[in-house]
Amino acid sequence: MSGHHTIAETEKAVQAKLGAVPLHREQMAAVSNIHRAATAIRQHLENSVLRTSDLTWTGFVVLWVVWIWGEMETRYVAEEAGISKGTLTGVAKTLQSRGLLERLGHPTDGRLAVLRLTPEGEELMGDLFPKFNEEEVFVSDPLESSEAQSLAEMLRRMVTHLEANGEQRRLDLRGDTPLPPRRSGRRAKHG
Amino acid sequence: MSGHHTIAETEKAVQAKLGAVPLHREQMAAVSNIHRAATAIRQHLENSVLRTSDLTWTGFVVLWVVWIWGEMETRYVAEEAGISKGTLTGVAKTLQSRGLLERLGHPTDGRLAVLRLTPEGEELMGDLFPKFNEEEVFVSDPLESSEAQSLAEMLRRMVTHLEANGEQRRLDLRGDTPLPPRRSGRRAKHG
DNA sequence: CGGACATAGTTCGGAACCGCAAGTATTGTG
DNA sequence: CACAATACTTGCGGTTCCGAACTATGTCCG
Repeated sequence: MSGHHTIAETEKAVQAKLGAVPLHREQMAAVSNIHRAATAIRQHLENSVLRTSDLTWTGFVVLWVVWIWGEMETRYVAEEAGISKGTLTGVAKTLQSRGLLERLGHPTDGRLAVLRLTPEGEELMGDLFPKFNEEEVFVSDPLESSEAQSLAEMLRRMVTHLEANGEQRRLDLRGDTPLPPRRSGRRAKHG
Repeated sequence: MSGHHTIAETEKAVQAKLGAVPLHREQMAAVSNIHRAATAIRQHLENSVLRTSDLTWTGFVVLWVVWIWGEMETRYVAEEAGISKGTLTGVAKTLQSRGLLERLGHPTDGRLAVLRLTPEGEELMGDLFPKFNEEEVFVSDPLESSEAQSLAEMLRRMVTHLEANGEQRRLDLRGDTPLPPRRSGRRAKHG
């Protein structure tokens, strides 16, 4: 896992490369370290607790969300898990095929679908989550208890801010010009 | 972007679900907020600055790494970008096909390949990065300058810790039993 | 020299993933 | 009842992604 460049060296190289360009280094370091940390943590968890249960990261997150909230409508599951509805359909199918998750119709609104863990899923999470949490402790080892709290709190503020203002910001940014379509994706039926 | 549950509500639900189970909540909140923040930030950046240049997140990260370091051997690019070398082969191919990146053989060691931005790639990054940085400022808006520094520093400590001790930890965890193979992946040629 | 081992990169199988369009079904509304 | 809105699914085209197998190259050592 030890890399060619440490995170400190990278920041120094950025300094050198961008010496002339005026930019906001503190925010850059904060944001890029969030992603570095997220990637490193995810890889650690995938290759320790998750691999032994043959779960992908996304599969685990979906199970976790449903576990925490009990029954949950699919649209909210997708949102909480940070994936699109289309992706959720596929992931849920995979988890169903392994007997961990089940899909129920909504009793009063026929359009809705609700996800719930099966007993096997409940058992798996009851077994897995403590192990997962142990690794969260391991990766947080360099933080004092008060630091971990402060870290969580700052990140929470960022997420809240994005949820509140992100969409408007994106609208402002692109002004009149609509977003270009993606290179890929389904095409209209014809011309 | 506004969700069914706020991050605070989720933490409360976790508290309720796991009231009886002894676990380490501070570290759990810290780690899960890292991923929440990373996802939210990534989606914001993808749907603002990156979309307008038709770049994926990973494509941008690879360009960024090569941009910062100048010429770079592919193995280090993969590591810095946080992806596997197999993935890098494909991503680099995509970026090459768009004329942003070029691939050079190493003069003395025939096994090595080196990546470098094309002039078009340099120009794109020179144009794109300031915009990217502006959004980093936007997402960091709720943080004081000193907080952003402290956030970056704590995350840096976590990454360093994982780089130093992650592999050993994973070895200790699995003890004798080797990691099970993934469900997917290439199989041996026969039997 | 030559075989054993190590290292770097590519290929490939299977899955995840997005965004969008289109389709299905249901609910709400005038 | 027509019509719009909502929720989910399906399918498309493309990308990303991992990790094991494979290929090519370099190195070590007898």
